[in-house]
Amino acid sequence: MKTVDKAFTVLDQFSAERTEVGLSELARLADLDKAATRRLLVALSKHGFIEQSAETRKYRLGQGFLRLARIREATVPMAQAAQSVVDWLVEEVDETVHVSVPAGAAMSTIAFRLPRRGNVINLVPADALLYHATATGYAFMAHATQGTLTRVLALKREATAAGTLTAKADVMAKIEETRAQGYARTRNSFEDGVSSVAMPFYFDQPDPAGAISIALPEARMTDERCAELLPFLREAIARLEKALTGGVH
Amino acid sequence: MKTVDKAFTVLDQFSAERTEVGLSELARLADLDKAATRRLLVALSKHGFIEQSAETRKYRLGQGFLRLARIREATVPMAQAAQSVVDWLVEEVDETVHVSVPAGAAMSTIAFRLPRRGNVINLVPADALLYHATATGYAFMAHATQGTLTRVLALKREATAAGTLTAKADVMAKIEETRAQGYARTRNSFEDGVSSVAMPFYFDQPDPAGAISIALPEARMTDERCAELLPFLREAIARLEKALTGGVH
DNA sequence: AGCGCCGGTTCATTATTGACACCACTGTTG
DNA sequence: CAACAGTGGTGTCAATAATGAACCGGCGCT
Repeated sequence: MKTVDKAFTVLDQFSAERTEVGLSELARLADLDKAATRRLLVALSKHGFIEQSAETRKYRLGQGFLRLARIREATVPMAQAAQSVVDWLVEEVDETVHVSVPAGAAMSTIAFRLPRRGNVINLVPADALLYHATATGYAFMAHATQGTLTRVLALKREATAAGTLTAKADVMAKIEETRAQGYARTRNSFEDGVSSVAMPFYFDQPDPAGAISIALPEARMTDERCAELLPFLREAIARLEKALTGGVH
Repeated sequence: MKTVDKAFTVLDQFSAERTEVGLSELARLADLDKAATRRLLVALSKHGFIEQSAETRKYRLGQGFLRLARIREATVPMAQAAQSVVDWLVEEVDETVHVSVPAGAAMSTIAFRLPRRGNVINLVPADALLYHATATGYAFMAHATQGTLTRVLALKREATAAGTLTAKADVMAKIEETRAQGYARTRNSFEDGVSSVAMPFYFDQPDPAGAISIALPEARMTDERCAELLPFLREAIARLEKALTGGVH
């Protein structure tokens, strides 16, 4: 199904930072022929998944995704369940919490909340979280099936902060460490000054469905603090998995 | 791009009422070969837009749509803008209000709210609203471009209540009436006992982007009441269009 | 005028696809 | 028990659909 792959390659070029793209640029980004790209865009727009701006002639994602997203959420109310668990966990640990799920070439946040205090970690939802640069990513990779892990490790890795691991051997070692201790912990990996702990949660698949992460300023993240956070993280995982399996069927 | 059409034909079989479907049934619903259906499902699942239940082997929509829906909403915050206009309009008219947009074979609700009073019209969001059975649908059709209208009129029309129009001539007459008076008004069309008035709103396209509708029990819908509602509906349209064009760029 | 880029289109070439038979398995029926 | 009607899933190959280099006409810049 090469055509379907190409259609999604085109759709994958859109992001919260690049919401509207012209034909030539889109073809370049997706590494496709311009004619093929246009054919795909026309086909997608016929179904409401792509719109073309009347004034700039650029293309953007269409309304159709809202509808399918609502149906998906009616099927598995993951965003909803995740948000309620996040709300609980933020109260308990008084730090920023987010839940992210694998989404193609990166992970994407489906729920988050900041604590009511001054010095906190902020994050932009709908931003892509790189597997090799986030605790969430390591939590996922460490428990993913072989095939999934291979696919993820084949992706390009760039450094986003001083502590980002990019060499495959380093990433593998970090995955091993994560697997051994049962949780992922990163420092200055996604962004300087940010520390995170994360654990994966499961739903109906051999791969983790995603991960819950607590993010805090590096200065506050001692071994003691980490040990305090872990039981809450575990409890949050249990609550989320319960909500997901209990709520459906 | 027949392949893309087929992929979306498969995706279109999922709805809030039918969230999980098996391979054979899906092939039957989409009127595709089982082998082709499976190839499509495998391709879609590779990108996270379809998942397969581990226990029932049935297929369901995947997480991917949440991500794209978030990006879409970051591009054009229509759901958000619609909700705030709905909130305002409900306060003013004290009746159920919803905003719906065309979504393939029907319209789908992106924002709604019930008033704080006893006898009101309820509605299930993510439910499909048929073009020929709702004020929203007539508001859209009456101002749609020729091509769009032809496509919509080619769809199957079934009656859902005593007053539903199904014959093409009747529907055309209703469209003419709607166009002439500048708003759509229905009685017992979607469901017995429900009356609605609706007007279309635009964003960046020749076709209306959707419609805002006020729904109330038939008994309350007199000509006087309708005349009262219209100015508020017009104001709501203006607010929504302003939010959409003002908010972007 | 000349250049470089844009969105969009054409059509001979080539790769994907559709249809169908088929497998293994499960649950039901007489 | 055997026959049957479902299910999910696979392999084959002629028929069909996607492909992409070259090409438009237009716009903005020098």
